[in-house]
Amino acid sequence: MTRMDATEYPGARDSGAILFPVSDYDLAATLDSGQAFRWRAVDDAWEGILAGNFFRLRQTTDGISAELLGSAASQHGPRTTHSEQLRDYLQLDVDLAAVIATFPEDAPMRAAVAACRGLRLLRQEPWECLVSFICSSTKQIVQIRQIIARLCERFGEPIPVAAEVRRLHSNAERGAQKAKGKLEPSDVGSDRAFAFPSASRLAGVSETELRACKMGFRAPYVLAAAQTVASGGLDLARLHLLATDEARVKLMELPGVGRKIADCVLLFAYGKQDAFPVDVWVRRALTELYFPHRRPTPQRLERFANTHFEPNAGFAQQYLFHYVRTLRPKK
DNA sequence: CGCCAGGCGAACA
DNA sequence: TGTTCGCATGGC
Repeated sequence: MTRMDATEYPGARDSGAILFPVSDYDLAATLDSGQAFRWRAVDDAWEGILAGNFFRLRQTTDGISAELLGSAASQHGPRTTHSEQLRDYLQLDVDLAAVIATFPEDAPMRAAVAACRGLRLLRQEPWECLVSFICSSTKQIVQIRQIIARLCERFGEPIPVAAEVRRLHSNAERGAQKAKGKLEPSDVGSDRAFAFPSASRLAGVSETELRACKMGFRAPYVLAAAQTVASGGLDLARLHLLATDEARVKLMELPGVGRKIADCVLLFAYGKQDAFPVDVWVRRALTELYFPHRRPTPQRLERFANTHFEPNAGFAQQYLFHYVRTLRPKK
C-alpha cells in the first residue's frame, strides 16, 4: 500500500490516513444522496472505489480523513496523486457558502438549504456515472446500487486489500447482513473490492451476462454505450470541452440516454451547472413547493426549472431532490 | 398483492 | 410537436 501524499493526520501515521480540512461538508448526505452508488457505510466510515483506488473516508471534527485501503494493479483514470483525486472527486475546493448565496431567495429554497446543510456535488468519473444512470431508469436507488455492485464484482478488476482490513470487514459486515437475513452472493464479497469495469471490458461481454446483473431491459443500452465508448465513437474525456447543449446532444445519441440521464452525467461527472435533471422527485418538489394546489403543464414546469435556479441550477436541484426525498418522505 | 421506482423509445395522433 | 405504452426487477 502506498503512503498518501499531503498532510498526514496527526496520530494516525500508522494507517497513512490524511486529513483534508474542510468545513460545511456533510459527507454522509453527499455520498448517500443518489449521485453515486458505490459508497458503503462501514461503522463510522464510508468506503468506496475511485479510479481503481479503494478509499475509506471519515467525517472528523476538522474535516474529512482518508485512508487508502488498496489499489488495482493497472492504472485507472488520470495520473494524479491520491490526494488530488479525492480533492477533485469530493470537490473540496468549492466554496459552498458562495454557491448557496446564488440560489433564488424564496421560501422553498431556504427550507431545502436549511435542511441539507453541507450537502455537496461530487465530480465523478464520466464512464461510471454514465453507466450508473443508464441503469437508474425506473429503479429505486437501492436497486441501482445492487446492479452496479454486481457489475463491478463480475467484470471489474479486483483490488487487493490488506489482510487486516479484510478481517475487520468480514466480522462486522457479515454479522450485520446475516442478522437481517440478507446475505446474498454479491454481499458475501464485502471483504473484496473491485474497480469499475472499463468500457472496453464491458464492450466484450454479452447482453445475457449483463442481464445476469439484474439490469433487465437496460442491458442492451449499457452494452451499446460500452461499444461506442470503447471504439472511440464517443470520447468522454473531451466532452468537458463542449458547451452543455452540445455535450448533451452527444450523450443523447446513445440509446437509453434521454434528457434526464444526460443531465445527470453532465452535472455529476462534468460539473455542468446548467444541467438540471428533472425526475419524479424533482418534479414532485417543484410542483409541491412552487405550484401548490395548482397543476402546472409540463412545459411550464420545464421552463421554470430552466430559468428560476441559475446560475447554479444543478446544485440547487440536488438540494431540492435530497430535501423532498429523504427529509419528508411520509406524506 | 398492487403500486411504483433519479426513463426511454417506439408507435401512434 | 404531444400522449401512451411496454420494458425487467424488486422494495414496500
